[in-house]
Amino acid sequence: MNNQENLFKPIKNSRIFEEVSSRIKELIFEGFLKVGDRLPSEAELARQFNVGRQTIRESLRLLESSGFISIHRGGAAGPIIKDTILIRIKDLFYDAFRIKKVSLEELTLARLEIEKIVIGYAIDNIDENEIEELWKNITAAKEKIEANIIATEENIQFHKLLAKATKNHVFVIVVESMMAVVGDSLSRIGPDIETSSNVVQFHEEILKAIAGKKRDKAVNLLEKHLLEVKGRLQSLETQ
Amino acid sequence: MNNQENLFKPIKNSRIFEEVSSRIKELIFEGFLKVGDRLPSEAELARQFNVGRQTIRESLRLLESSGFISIHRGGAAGPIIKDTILIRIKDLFYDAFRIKKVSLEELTLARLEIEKIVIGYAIDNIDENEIEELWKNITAAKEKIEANIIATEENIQFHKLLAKATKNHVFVIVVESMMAVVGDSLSRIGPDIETSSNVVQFHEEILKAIAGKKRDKAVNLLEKHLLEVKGRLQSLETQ
DNA sequence: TCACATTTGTCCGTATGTATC
DNA sequence: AGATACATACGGACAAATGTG
Repeated sequence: MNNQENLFKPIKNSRIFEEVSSRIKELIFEGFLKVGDRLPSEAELARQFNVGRQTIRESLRLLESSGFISIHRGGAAGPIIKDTILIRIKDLFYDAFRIKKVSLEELTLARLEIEKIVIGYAIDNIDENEIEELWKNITAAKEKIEANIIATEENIQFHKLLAKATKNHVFVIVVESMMAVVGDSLSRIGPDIETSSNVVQFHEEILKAIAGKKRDKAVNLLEKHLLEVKGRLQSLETQ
Repeated sequence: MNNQENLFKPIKNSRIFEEVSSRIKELIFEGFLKVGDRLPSEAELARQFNVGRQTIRESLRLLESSGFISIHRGGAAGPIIKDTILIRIKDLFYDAFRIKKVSLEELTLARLEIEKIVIGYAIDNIDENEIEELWKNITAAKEKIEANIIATEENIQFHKLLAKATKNHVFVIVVESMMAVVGDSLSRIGPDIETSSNVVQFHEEILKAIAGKKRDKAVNLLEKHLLEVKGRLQSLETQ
């Protein structure tokens, strides 16, 4: 791989639908198109780009499967700009599991290490509102448990909120993708109410440690918590 | 989002091209189709599934952008079963970084923390061939520097090789995504030969520490290295 | 509630460029 | 080098779905 290769890359992709797709992507990256905006209809796009409708459709397939747009038919339709990239990452991770390219063990190990880092930065950067939000999360989860409802959503949200508190987008993206996969696994397994309750208790203790800025305690609790989760997932995997 | 939603999902996708795509995916998951196998041509697929060619084409776009097949045109073509899912995940992470406008500062900080973890697992799991590969990387970079050529490719490759040595695909994906962004920034900034040379020297020292299983030393060197990179990038960013 | 207009989903026929034998 | 097979791309057509008046 010499540098020449990067300097003189083709002006346009040989395939028109790829060119159209990356042009639209570029418009999104540069902020000309924002989430919620609508693209013109397929026919109109074909006219403006001066290509056939089939080509436009294939471009839209690419954008759709990369999480940039969503498409509804009928009436006042037209592709809508979305940001569901993280969901797409989750879907691909799931494919990778099925094709035996990534194991649950690898994922939980990476999660453990990365979330240990996250919790440190969360303690340094969290503000009052975010601590409030985390308390609300615990309360909501507890209410569900009281009513005998499993609180998976809240329990996953807890980890996302921690990542958000680091104020670092990289951690947010990585943690959210991993949690999407975890949520997916859990929804298939269907955890019992006892487990869910146990998780909430752990989260509450972790939050107390964070609010008290007790760094080591928070990390230790998290590690214990995730090792427990890991063990539970693995025992279910081999069943 | 209750569990009901997951229990009663539609029997078949309303869109035929999605149905075709998931049928072919299923054949891959179940082992009927293996990497290297060829799918029939578009026309033949259309005949067998009893759908139009356009529908088949859109299915192939989905499979292609999910990393299951690759397509070459002309001659004895026909879609080939591949497994590039992990590359697709990396591409999507890269998109996510771009769309969230991740700053270089955030990125290098996350890199610093995540690579510190990576180097620990790399020391535990690296084998002889991989150490050899890393030495080759250093040699190639040095040769370029001698010839007054900037060795950006090799310097980025060094970090990817470290991630590979952990034997954990999640680390590989995360590191490769981050390095893609770093490479992008560097190609815009255009580092000077002195900086590039300095980086190679650091990499060599790190590699020595890894080969000698000197864990703490390796981590310290890496930290020092990345902090230096961070400082250099910031001074260039604010220019 | 109902009809209408718009838009996506699908199919067919055809032309062209390209890679392989 | 020529023939062949294939993906790419265009245009026209109709069906199905859906929001709006």
